[in-house]
Amino acid sequence: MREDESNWFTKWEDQLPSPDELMPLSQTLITPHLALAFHINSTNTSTIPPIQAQNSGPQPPPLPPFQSPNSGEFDSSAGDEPARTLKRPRLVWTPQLHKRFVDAVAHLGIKNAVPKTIMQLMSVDGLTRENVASHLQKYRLYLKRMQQGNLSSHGSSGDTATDHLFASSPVPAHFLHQGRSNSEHFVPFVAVPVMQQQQYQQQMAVQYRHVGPQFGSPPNEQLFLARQQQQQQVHRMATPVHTSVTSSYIDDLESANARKVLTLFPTGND
DNA sequence: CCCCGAATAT
DNA sequence: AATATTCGGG
Repeated sequence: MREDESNWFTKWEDQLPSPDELMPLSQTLITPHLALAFHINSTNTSTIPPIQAQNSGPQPPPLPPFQSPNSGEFDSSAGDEPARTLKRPRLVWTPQLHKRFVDAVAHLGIKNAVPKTIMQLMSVDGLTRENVASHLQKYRLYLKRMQQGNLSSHGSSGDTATDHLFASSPVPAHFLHQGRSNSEHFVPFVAVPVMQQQQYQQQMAVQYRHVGPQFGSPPNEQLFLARQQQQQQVHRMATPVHTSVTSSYIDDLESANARKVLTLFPTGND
């Protein structure tokens, strides 16, 4: 049955957004101000440099993804710049990002799907626990509305913009059951690709929208900040290996008590 | 103290 | 409407 493992993985992998899908959104509309703020060479907006890899001197340029002055997670590491005084732009949940989210939740099972864990699984650079928590809250409401008011797809309040985003990624079947974690679909082990602290710069482009200070600015200012670093190759460590694969990261996630995860996304859409 | 989740706020 | 931030528990 190891084949199953490699199989689902392959499927999952296929669904990952391709660079082609992400690129277009990530390459434009970065104002000089933002570019400066995020240490992006503004003189080169056409080709965002890989944020600089390393070396070149005693220079710890781990490029603070995005800082939150109150988060205080990774600060005081020295080498930080005026980036600390910046407020994070509002995160925009793209379908790709949301898919990533759903995948993570699906893997964890509703039970273990809490903000922190989800965030870790997603391993999207710059994504905070708060971001996930907020999204999760809304997603749960969506699921709830789904369970009851299902059907009637043309009443009055049927499809909001919200639903569309959520609809972009099929909801795994077990999400709709309220019952409990049926010991129905359990998978021995799920080796999760892509996972590691914010060390890994994921190819996933995070889309941001910069909201105007407060006035005068029309809703037109949607800047898409993206960081597409092509250093580490995401996913790929999961081969039909029979053991070690599940060690390191699973260890981290499962440390609590879960030795198994719900089945993956039975979704084949899109 | 960390973190979740609901309630609010922007 | 979409995200963020606050706030009361555990």
